[in-house]
This record gives sequence, C-alpha cells and structure tokens, in this order.
Amino acid sequence: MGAPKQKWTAEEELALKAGVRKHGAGKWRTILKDPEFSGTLCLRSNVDLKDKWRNLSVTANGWGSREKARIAMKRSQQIVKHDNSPKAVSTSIEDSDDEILDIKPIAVSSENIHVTGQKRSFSRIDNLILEAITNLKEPTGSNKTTIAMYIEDQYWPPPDFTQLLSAKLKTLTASGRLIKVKRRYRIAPTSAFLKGKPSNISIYEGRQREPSGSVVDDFTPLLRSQVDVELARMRNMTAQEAAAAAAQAVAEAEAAMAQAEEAAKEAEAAEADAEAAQAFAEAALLTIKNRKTADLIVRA
DNA sequence: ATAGGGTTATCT
DNA sequence: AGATAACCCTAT
Repeated sequence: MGAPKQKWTAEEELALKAGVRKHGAGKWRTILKDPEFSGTLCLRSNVDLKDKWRNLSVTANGWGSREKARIAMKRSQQIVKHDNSPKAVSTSIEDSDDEILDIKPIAVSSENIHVTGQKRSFSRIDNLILEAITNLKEPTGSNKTTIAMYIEDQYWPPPDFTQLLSAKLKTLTASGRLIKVKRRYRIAPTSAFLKGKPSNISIYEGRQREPSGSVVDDFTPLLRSQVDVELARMRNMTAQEAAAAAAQAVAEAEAAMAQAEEAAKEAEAAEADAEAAQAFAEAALLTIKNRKTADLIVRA
C-alpha cells in the first residue's frame, strides 16, 4: 500500500556522499554494490541515488547566487509563457557554476594569513565553516563530521584539516559566532538576518517533531535563543576550564597528543552523552598543540 | 544504466 | 499557495 514518502536519513545521505567521493558521481550502480554502502543504502535504488544527488546539488549550490533566480524563473514559467528579461544581464554568460575556487590560501594559511586578514578577525576557514553550516541547512545544526565532509567535498583538504577545523570550531563557539548544542553547531542568532526565524531547536536528537501549536509570540524566539547562547557558552567554559587544567597536567608527554586524538574520535563516534569527554579531548589537544607548535594554529 | 523532465507528497 | 524533496517515466 502506499509508500507515503521515504525520507532520506542522515546516514544514507552521508553514505551517498562518501560513495560519490569514492566512485564518482554517476556511478550509482557501483556505489550501490559497494559493500561499504550497500548496508545503509539497501533500500534505495540507483535511480534513488541519482535523484537524491540531484536534490543535494540543487540545494547546496546556488543559494545566494543566481541559481535560485534561474529556478524561480523556471517555476514561474510553468504558467507564464513570456520571458520578459529586459536587461537580461548575465543569463547568457552561461553558468560557470564553480564557486569552489580560490580557497588555496588555507593550505599556506599558516604563514600568509596575516597579509590580508588584518581588519577582520575572520580567516578563510571561518567563512568556510559558516558557509558549510548555512548551506547544509540542517535544522538541528551540523556536527563536526558533517562540516568536515562538506568542506572536504567542495574544496581540498589539508593534511591536518580535522584538527584545524576543531580548533576553529572551538574559537568560533567561544567568541559567540557559533552555538554548540549536543555536539552540533549552529550559526549564532546574532546574525539572525538570514531568513525566517531563529527557529527554536529542540535539544534532543532524533526526528521528533515539535508541536507547532506554540507559535503564539514573535518575541519569545529571540529570548530563547539568547538563553541558549548563554547556556551553551557557560557549559563550554566550565568544561573547558576544567579540561584545560587537567590537560596541562598530562601535557608533558608526546603520547598525550595521540591519546587526545583517540579520545576525540571515540567521543564523536559514540553518539552518547560524552560531551565532557570531547571537550576534554579538544581542550587537551589545543593545549598541547599550543605548547608544541603554536604556529600550526591559524591566528587572525 | 544513467540523465533529464515531469509528477506527487509533504511542509511551511 | 508556494517550495522542496521523493518518486516516476522515458529517451539515449
């Protein structure tokens, strides 16, 4: 009987992206037969993969460019027959649909970041992170793995990109640009000029829906967001301070570095409530890195 | 088997 | 009502 609509889960989406990364876009059958992904994608057909990839491309690409205008135009043209484009500025230029360029600075960013980035305390990677979170459009925010995958997908990955990303995420969170809730990052409501509402996000994971009956007020969302900011920041601060203190005690040995990395990975793999563990690991990692090679971290 | 266009279901 | 995502159909 009717299969209503089987929405794609995050795992399936991740598997699809990984599959495309491995085998390339278009090799849907190959991806589907790969034992790595056949487990999570067993309920999907090659056509499903193709369609999903198309949807992902559409949503991830030109939101803020002219792709939206194109789609909007096409939508309107379903009924309207005439195309009145008086200026018709650049529609004919053909879409060189690559905004995935000129990120190269981040590889050598360790040394030449100070050249241009004096006014803003924003380096290239900061913008990348914000862009990733924005384009991912995940209602509950995006976790580090997803953000890393997005950036690695679109751009090219430096060797120790994961560590750099961790450091940057932490910095952005501490400065209030990002909000971290349950291992997921959102863009702070300070820049809530995006569109729509700040969106009250349920702290709980899973796909439960919120009762949409509580739309009584237009002022509460802002307050709620503010509270969330304070809460998240206070939480992190406390955890980080404690973790930093503990980390300094063990930071003497080089082995601690590997240990911290292991802890970070495990904390992330386990979806459990290991927030403290991860905070500890990150703090320890940062501390050690600061002590050993301070120039590895991009300063702005 | 894949790409593209078209249709329906779901959410705001 | 509009927009988006899943689904369906067909030509190559």
